[in-house]
Amino acid sequence: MARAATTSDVFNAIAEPRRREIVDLLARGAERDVTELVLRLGLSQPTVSKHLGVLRKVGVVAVHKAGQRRLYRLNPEELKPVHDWIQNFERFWTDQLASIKEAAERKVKQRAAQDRGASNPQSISKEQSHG
Amino acid sequence: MARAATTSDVFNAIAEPRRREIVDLLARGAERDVTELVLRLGLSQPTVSKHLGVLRKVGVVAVHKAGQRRLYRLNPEELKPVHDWIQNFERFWTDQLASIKEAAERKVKQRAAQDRGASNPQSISKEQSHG
DNA sequence: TTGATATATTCTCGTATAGGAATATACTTA
DNA sequence: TAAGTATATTCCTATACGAGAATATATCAA
Repeated sequence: MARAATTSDVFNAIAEPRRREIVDLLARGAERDVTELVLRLGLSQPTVSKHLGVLRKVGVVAVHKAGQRRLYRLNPEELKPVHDWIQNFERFWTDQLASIKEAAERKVKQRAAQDRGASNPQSISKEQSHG
Repeated sequence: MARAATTSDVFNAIAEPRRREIVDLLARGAERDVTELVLRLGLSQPTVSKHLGVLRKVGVVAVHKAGQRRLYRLNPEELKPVHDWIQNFERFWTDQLASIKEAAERKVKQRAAQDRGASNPQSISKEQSHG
């Protein structure tokens, strides 16, 4: 079996960095035509059109015609599955932040105890594996 | 140029659904050996080992040996770039929630106005494109 | 109509899969 | 040492890219 198509889902679509750049540009709010994207990305027009085609197929962007131009806009709803999935791991880095904070507070308390002249702070040596 | 390697970054690594399943299993906290993952995923042992190899190369999982088994654990920090990127779009769905709420409130007010006998509510026909 | 501009599509090529099958490697136990 | 278990690696094949080049299609301007 080969690798899944980039158009199979949003996770595959955004695996390509140029496509994430396109999404980032469109996230700034305004609609943009292909030429604008070409200029900003420094890629060839066919390359940009092909990337837009992938994003279109998974629904991450939408187009409408305006004369001879095509105006692309972001359709952020389609990014939500990525958000929902990665959200499940948020606790890991918030927990980490929390424990960094805790460690800092322990250190402050310890220092305060030392300042008061206590020479034998109760064992706080555990959970200090600094990476 | 071919598609980027699945080991080139975390976005490519998690594009594959089975690898996301592995990450989900490891996120439940405990370390797991390969056999456990094989049983839970219903894939062949070589397939699982190969997916683990990809996740290892991008740093999303870490291993250590325990006898003849290899215990895998999640290394959630490496998922953070995905979180950070997708976070930039969170405003879109929170804004959307906000506007749904607003619309609901407008509707309530309108109904209240009708209940009071007002038969000509001021033009509220715009921004009502329901998909 | 003719030429110019904007965008999409097709073709080609090198490359990287994902999974199955077979095999290699490392460790354990008798 | 030999057999058994756990895991990784190699070989194979069908498939799908991503970019460049060339071309097709649609619209505008004169």
